[in-house]
Amino acid sequence: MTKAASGRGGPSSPPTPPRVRLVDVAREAGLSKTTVSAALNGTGRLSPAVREKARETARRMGYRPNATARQLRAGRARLIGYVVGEFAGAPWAFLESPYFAQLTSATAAAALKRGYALVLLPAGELHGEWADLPLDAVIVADPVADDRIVEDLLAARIPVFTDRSVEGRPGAHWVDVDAAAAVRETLDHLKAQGARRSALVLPDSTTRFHVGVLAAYREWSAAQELPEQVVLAAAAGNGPVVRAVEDALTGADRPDALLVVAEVSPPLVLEAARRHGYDVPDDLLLVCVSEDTTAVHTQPPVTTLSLGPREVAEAGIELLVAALEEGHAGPAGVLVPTRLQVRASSLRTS
Amino acid sequence: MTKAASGRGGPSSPPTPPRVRLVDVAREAGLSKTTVSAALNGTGRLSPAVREKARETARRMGYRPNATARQLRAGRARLIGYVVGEFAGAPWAFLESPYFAQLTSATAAAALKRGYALVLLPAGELHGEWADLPLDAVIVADPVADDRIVEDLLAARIPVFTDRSVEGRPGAHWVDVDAAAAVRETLDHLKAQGARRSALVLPDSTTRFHVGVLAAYREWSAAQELPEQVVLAAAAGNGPVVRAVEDALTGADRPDALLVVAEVSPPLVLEAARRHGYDVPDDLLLVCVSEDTTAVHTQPPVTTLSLGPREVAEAGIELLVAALEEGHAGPAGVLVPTRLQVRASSLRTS
DNA sequence: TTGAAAGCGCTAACAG
DNA sequence: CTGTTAGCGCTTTCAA
Repeated sequence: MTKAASGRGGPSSPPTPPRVRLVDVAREAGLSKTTVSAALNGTGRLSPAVREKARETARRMGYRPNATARQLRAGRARLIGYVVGEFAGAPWAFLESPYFAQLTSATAAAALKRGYALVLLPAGELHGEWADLPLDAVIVADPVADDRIVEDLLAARIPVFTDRSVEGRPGAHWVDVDAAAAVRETLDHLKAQGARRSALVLPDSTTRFHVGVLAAYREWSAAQELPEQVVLAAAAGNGPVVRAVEDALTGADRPDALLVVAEVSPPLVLEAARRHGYDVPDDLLLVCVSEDTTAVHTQPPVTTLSLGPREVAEAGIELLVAALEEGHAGPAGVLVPTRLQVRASSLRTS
Repeated sequence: MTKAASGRGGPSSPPTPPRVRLVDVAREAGLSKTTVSAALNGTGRLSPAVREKARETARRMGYRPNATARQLRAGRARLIGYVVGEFAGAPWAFLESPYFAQLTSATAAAALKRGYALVLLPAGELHGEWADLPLDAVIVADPVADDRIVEDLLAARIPVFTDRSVEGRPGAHWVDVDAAAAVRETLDHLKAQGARRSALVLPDSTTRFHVGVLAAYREWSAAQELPEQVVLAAAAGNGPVVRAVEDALTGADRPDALLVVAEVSPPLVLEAARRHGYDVPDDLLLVCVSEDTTAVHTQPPVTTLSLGPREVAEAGIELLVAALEEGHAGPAGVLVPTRLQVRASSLRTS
């Protein structure tokens, strides 16, 4: 009694009064824990009078259930970890890319809609942060080849959700875009507009997507018997990518079309082209893989290949939640289509 | 025995084997829960031999402590909620703004460094998501005047961390930038470069920052006896802000300097100025409040006023963690300085 | 219709 | 130096 009355605080009574617990409400209302719990959760068969009394008392006392205790009972925390693998060097830079910004926010929204919250985690070195977190699963967006995170997670028996590279592994689910189809569609479009020397700019990355893009480009060029010209950007970010674009533009073979598969500000690419004496679209057809909304507002507007981060997120979370709640009844993965948004920058004016 | 042996799964044994618990390790190692717990946590005084045996057994069995049970014991979940209030209409758009992208990632990084994980929450309608989450505190970035979220959180006795508008409220902590000082510094700079008609473009928002900027601009203009010209953007986003910039540029009074206090792509502003016959910086000095890295890569590079999201995050998390762990010993709030990055767009060429 | 009691998995008093 | 025991706050059989 005295112990309870003296509070559960440590030394020197803390400024925060002890939280109201279920048992406090029960005592106050002259009911048992069970009854109050049932009343609040709408379960069990209680008389309306009792139910109302319990609810009223809880409200009056400002009772809020302890989420941790509920989780322990339920066996799940409804928490999903979220890591972007691509930026292992700068573990937090990813949010500055419109693609990942949209992917992240759409993922969080889709998860929350189904009652799961997203926890932001860093890529790269600090593996093991997740050890102290009650994560029901972890999403690894665009893992790079040398990142052990997927292995570690799988070894720890935490369900992993990532790209198609994990296909077939137990406990692993995936969602991916069809990089090859997207590249083919784009190059076909450029060819139809008259391009004969389409150059490709992409970052020097081991992401499944970038590897797939490069392979598809080479394949397409070979099949069409058209020359291939690839310039690798040393790193992500506007600076290095713009430099790579300039390299492509000033190379021995003056390209007549440019496909930029790296997050870069479209207006900056346009400006770079102008600086080097190209008129877009007359001298150069331009397509950027980008979710950047500035593409619509440039002069001319820039054609973009959208990877549909919102669709990826929605499809992915749906699959993940199904797997989590029904013991992977459905398929382990799903492919989401890309969208080529044709605008003036890749339309022949003739 | 039989009960334990038959597993704790529901109907039709699930594909996932039951997780290894502390008690399983203890039994296997022929020790007690306590001993294994102490061995794993490095607490207590155990013989090296026993400690090693416990650790080895745990490793061999793939034991991972149940984070939820630990949280329940500890009384804290080391989880911090994160909401951006400004985009109540589009609860997830904020990540697409470089400022919030950096603020968010820096906050997550700073929190994680101190052992706290960040949970992404949506602004606007869906209040109450946090009810089922064991949040130790919630960060509300840039709340808008009509958003009840801060009130709700405080009423639920969840520590809130936000901007200075909550100063003095118990349980509320804040970090803020000195909007007035920043505006004065910028306008002084423009005046020193010869500007006499500095126009201001900012979104029609009730954020403390935007309200403060407008007030400071008016005050400065009055004090300097210079004309004031303010154009409000109807909404956030590149489209509406560029339109507002164009309005400012084509207004009755042709401005000789422009201060854009809204997230907008700097190259787009530059292009808009050119479209309307301005040469930057000869006819128009330009300063954008922006964290967008494209500002460095334009022709000319654009002067930016950086709100220092990384510093805001770092200072904020430090304060918050101190408050959480020491019963708010330190101050309730802190002011972080802004940084004017002067580049060619606001430098008189004469 | 309501209540007592068990137990989720862990840590920390307190005995031995 | 090690083990037994009592909870953290909740939900849920099961018995009254």
